[in-house]
Amino acid sequence: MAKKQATIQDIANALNITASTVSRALNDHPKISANTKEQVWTTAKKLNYQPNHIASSLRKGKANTIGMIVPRINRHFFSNVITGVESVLNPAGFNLIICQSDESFQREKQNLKTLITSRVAGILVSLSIETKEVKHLEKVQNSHIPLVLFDRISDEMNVSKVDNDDEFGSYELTKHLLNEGYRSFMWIGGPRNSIIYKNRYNGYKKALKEFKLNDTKFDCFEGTPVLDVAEQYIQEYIKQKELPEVIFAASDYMAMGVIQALQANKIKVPDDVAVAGYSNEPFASLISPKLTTVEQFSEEMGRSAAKLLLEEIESEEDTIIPRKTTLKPRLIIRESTIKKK
Amino acid sequence: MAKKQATIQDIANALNITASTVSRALNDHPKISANTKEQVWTTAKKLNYQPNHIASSLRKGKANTIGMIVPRINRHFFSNVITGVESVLNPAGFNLIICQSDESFQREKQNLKTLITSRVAGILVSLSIETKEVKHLEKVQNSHIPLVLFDRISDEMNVSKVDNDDEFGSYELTKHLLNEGYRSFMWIGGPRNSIIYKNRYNGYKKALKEFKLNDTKFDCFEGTPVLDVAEQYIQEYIKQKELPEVIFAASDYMAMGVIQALQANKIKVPDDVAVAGYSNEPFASLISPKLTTVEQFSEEMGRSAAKLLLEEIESEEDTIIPRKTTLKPRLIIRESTIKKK
DNA sequence: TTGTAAGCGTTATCAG
DNA sequence: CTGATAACGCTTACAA
Repeated sequence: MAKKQATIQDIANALNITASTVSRALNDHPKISANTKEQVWTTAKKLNYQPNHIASSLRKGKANTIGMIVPRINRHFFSNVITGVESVLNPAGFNLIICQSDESFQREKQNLKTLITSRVAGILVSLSIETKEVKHLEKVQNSHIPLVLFDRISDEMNVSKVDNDDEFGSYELTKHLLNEGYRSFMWIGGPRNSIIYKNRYNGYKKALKEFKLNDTKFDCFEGTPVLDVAEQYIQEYIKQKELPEVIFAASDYMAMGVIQALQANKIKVPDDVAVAGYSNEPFASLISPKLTTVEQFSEEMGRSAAKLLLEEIESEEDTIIPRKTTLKPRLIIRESTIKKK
Repeated sequence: MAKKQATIQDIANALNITASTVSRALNDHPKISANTKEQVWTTAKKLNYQPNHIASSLRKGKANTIGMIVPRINRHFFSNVITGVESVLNPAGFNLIICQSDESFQREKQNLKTLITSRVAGILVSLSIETKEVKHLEKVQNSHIPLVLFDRISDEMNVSKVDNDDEFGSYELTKHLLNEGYRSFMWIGGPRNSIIYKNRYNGYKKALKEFKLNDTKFDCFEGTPVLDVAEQYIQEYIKQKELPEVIFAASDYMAMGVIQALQANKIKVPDDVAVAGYSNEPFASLISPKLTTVEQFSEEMGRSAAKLLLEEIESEEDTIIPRKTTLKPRLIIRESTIKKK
């Protein structure tokens, strides 16, 4: 049972031909006779031959593997991006090594190192919340591995990127709130050193400014974008101050935390306080009240990023001109922000 | 800029020593002088040397990569299993290639082929819904690649496995429903050729039998375990027949579909009809009413499967004795099944 | 159309 | 402690 895997040499021996011929036959090289191809095919099957990608990668100087680093795989958004990436990469003959940074800068660096030493053909990265500098990414470029950033991108890197127009999405959402008639606002979001929260905040402010609401005292909270953090913040807040008419949480999880804190205090959503979220997590349409939020086209983002990367990998050029794709998100209006007439 | 990556040979040349010495130094071989090691380390850094895992894998005859096939990555359950797997594998120096079968038998076969040709050190598989035979898995064994099945396992394969005690979880949940006083039941679940739904159904029937409820006419629906399918089924059902006291949907998504259909018809949950789900998706605690369900320890399942696989990989033995780990799930009682007193 | 031979970057073995 | 050499399995000029 502990027999070795068959190699092209084994096939060659069985047929009294050379390994090169076998190699060519297996790769459907045009200058190999149909007859030999046939023979090679059948004995390959007979010997249960499985090509060794490692050897061929070494010889060819590149692997058919793409590396991808995401903060967390169990986020609906990222797992859909991954699906999008695979839908482009697999048909092109690549497969994906997925790494999680777990929002840690250290792990992100470690992941990158692993991918570089694995000689992946290209790397896709969405930066961790902790990541504030990008020297580790420059190492990828030094290693001449094509790199594409998506979603959590960095302005400092001169590489291809795909992002969502978070400012636009946030602006649209805020405009909707303003049009509904809300005039006192609270902002809750993730840390603003993360580009996505910065942009969402900017879109929010921009809309408010258009309604001349920029000189009001707006409450504004930044924290880890998870349910508990938002819930606790609101629980505390309720004890101390008056609530605004509407709370815009720049993450659905935070919005959920807000809603739970409000409902626990018998405050009705949206009648007493309206709540909006961001990113259309699966639960957003399932909870009560259904959550107004912004949908990001996550699979499309994955496909775009993968396409950009593929082009760079397949490009013969020495110098690649980085490109940027920006996806427009879509406002989804649901019950949680509809004002009673 | 298009310079080649530095190799150990380059380091050797720079120091007037041989590649073997460099290799040993980099691997911290005991019989290399501290002095040479020091020199090698510094010039490696200077040349921006990155070890080539492909070459070393080829030479050593094995890769430091593990393959994993899941039906879908964007299911909370599976993404958590993946996290568990990584938490064991990464510290052990392995990384993970994740493939999605998308519940398709064809894609599962294709994925397996990719992993075999990539000469991964081991493979973890959860079978697709479509998968009814396991010949493709036998090919993995023929290739002498350790294989571990998890969650959606097959009795036909004589390999190590990790599963959830679905029968137990379902039994416990049904007992809870019976203890609450419900006496007329409807079952909704995924196709019963899938082992997990079969087991859940068996647990359900077992509990009913204990209450002598087995001769009643139970309504029972099998379909793709997604929200829409369950919702439509109930919408149709309501038009035709009377509803039971409680509906046990063996998937939270189906339970959600049921709840939406009921609420759309002004039927109150749980007052008019109680609903239970299975697997504690994130939304289960967020919806209204909060959903009674069964929690599966997904990360733990990942860790267990990875540990079994690692042991097989690191085992020197020729023949491995397959082992099976069964995890006990936990009943989570929430509002959706609590009977008004 | 096929064979020959060299080499991808490492590491294992044997020798010194 | 270090060096020389071969080999892992495959691909690809160059020859024939």
